[in-house]
Amino acid sequence: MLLNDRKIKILEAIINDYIQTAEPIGSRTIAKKYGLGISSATIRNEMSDLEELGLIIQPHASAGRVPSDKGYRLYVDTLMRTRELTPEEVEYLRILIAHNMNKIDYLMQETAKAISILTNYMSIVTEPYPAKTQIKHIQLIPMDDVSILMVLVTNSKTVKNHIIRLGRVPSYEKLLEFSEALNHYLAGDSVENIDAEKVTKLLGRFGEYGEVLSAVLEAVINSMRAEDNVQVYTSGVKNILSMPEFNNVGKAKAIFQALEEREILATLLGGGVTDDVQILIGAENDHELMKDCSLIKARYKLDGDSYGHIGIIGPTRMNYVQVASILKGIVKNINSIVKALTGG
Amino acid sequence: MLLNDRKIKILEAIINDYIQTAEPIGSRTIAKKYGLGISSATIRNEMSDLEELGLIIQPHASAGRVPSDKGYRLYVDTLMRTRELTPEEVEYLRILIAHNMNKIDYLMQETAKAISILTNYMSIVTEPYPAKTQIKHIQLIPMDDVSILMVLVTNSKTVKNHIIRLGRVPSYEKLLEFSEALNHYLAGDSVENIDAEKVTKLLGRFGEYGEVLSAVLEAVINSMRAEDNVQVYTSGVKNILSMPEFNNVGKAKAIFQALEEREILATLLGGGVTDDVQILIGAENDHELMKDCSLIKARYKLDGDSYGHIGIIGPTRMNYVQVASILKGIVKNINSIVKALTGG
DNA sequence: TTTAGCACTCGCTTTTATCGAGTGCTAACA
DNA sequence: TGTTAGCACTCGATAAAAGCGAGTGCTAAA
Repeated sequence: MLLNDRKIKILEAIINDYIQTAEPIGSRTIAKKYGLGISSATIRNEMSDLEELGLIIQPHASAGRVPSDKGYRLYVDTLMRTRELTPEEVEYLRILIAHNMNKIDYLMQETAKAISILTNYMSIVTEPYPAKTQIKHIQLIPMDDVSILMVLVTNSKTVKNHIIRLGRVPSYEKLLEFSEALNHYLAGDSVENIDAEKVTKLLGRFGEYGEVLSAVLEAVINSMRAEDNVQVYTSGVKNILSMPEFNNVGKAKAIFQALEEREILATLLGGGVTDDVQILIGAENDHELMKDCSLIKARYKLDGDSYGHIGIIGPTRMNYVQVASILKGIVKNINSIVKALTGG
Repeated sequence: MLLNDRKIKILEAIINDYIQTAEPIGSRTIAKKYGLGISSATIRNEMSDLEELGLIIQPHASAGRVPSDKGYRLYVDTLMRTRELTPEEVEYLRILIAHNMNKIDYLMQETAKAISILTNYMSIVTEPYPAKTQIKHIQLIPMDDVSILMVLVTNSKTVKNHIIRLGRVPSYEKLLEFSEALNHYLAGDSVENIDAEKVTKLLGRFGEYGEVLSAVLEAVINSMRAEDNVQVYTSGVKNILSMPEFNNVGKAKAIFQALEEREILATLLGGGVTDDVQILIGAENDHELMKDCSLIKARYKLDGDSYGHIGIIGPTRMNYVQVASILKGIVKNINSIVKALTGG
């Protein structure tokens, strides 16, 4: 069956209307609201075809039609056009993100908040995955009698604090010496590049403090290890409750349960390797609970090879054009925003 | 009207039953379930008195009785007895909190999570308020061409990262020199003790870098400033949806909205100056949205004078004995748990 | 003072009735 | 051959009516 121009127009009308109203659309509504110049009877015939093609669904016999996942898929793949953010919007974004800038740990949290404010959906943002991130600076700082603090600055501007417990803590001077040696040997490396040779060299130099050194190295590797224990920030969770599709508390609760688990969020976001914005509609998501939701995600890149993920969760009925546009704009601009904020 | 022993027993029965079932209790239920040795008719008479005293309420004419805020208040003030945590429970707590210990920033988050797991309510935990906290160590670390990272370790084991933008960044050696001077003059001080004299001394020593120094001092003061911008961690938000009283999404949404605002949470927790566990029942809370909720809060203390707050939010129908016992146990033990974890 | 008995209340659930948006089909029309 | 007006039909949603039953308050007897 041919998907002619008229069918496409009708499908678009149904999707756009449903995104707005969350109500099934009838043929008469389309005829009246969208001036296609054809009668409701003709539209009925076309709708019947669209349903046969699996693009729309009739929730029950005496109701209008609703887009199916497949319908959204077609729409997303071939019909919708994202738009560029205007300079004003980018500036607004910058302001939102910059809001608390001198607390570096808030950066991603603010980004998540900005997205949920802009889209009215729930957003998920991961820290940059540190696997390929380079070590920029390591500093050991005394904490108390039995532990020291390792501060690790990466070239993607993230800061990691890691407490290391030791039997006995070296003197401050010794810690400084350590720090310098570590920087000398490790700065510019990603965690993948810390090999036996380097470790041996370091061990040679600090033989008497071998125990300390290996604890520190372990901490470094731990802090920089890949995707599994990266921080995940969410924002706008409350927006989920505003969606008519979660009007019954049971469903909402199930989703909330899932979204409070760091691992589930990480899994949802992970796996996407392309650089473009990816859209997963309803059942296309791995997670059963997400079958009424869509996820729009993208990879953002900061300086160097470091990158993280941003995702936006809404109902399948979400405003794909708006959200995809915003997300595209964010991943395009985030690096320069962060750069401008932190300098360098 | 006298509140004799029998009335109290009946009130207790009503409260305990209602905490469990969330259903209004009738006289017959009490007669059957709680062997008070009197008939339902007698209980009815007593209940009528209790209602007149404002301790219980009849939601509508043909329903059983439900405790009023005043009833809970009486219960909480004079009837209930909290219990000590068993060593096993303390140990369990320790394990929950310790779970991610070498990431210091997770400590309070883990504490919040532990509480929500133990109580099945929502928990709120603030960082220690830094006002009276002492500076233990300051370290300046180069970040990039235009900014440096200040790491501040306090005697309550918290670590603060603060990025400082500068026109030009001093050399690493210079930063070390700075750090040492700062430590020399400021270590052991709380932010209140940084006075003009100290600043002048420092300025004298680093005249040529006056600009840098004042930026750093500003950052220190900023990081240590009082209660207003302290981190607040929450956990178990999903538990709110499990409560029958939030079965309608509108109410749940209102609460969620409020609980996503850091400031509101901070205000809720703040203001309690006593050292004991405080219980605010229903409308006793300032916030309109909380009128169906109770808040149980307490102040915890870490080493030195630093302290923070822990709160637990549940329905007015919450299990006060359990929650108050757990909270008491936590604030009693948290200092030693943290100490054991970080050493010193 | 306590309790059995009973009439009464009123929210909740179930049943029945009504409404109307939307469909599919048919037949006429361009 | 494609389009449209007309119409019977479907079925969820809403409203109205009926019945149920937990719980009460009151009375009178123990």
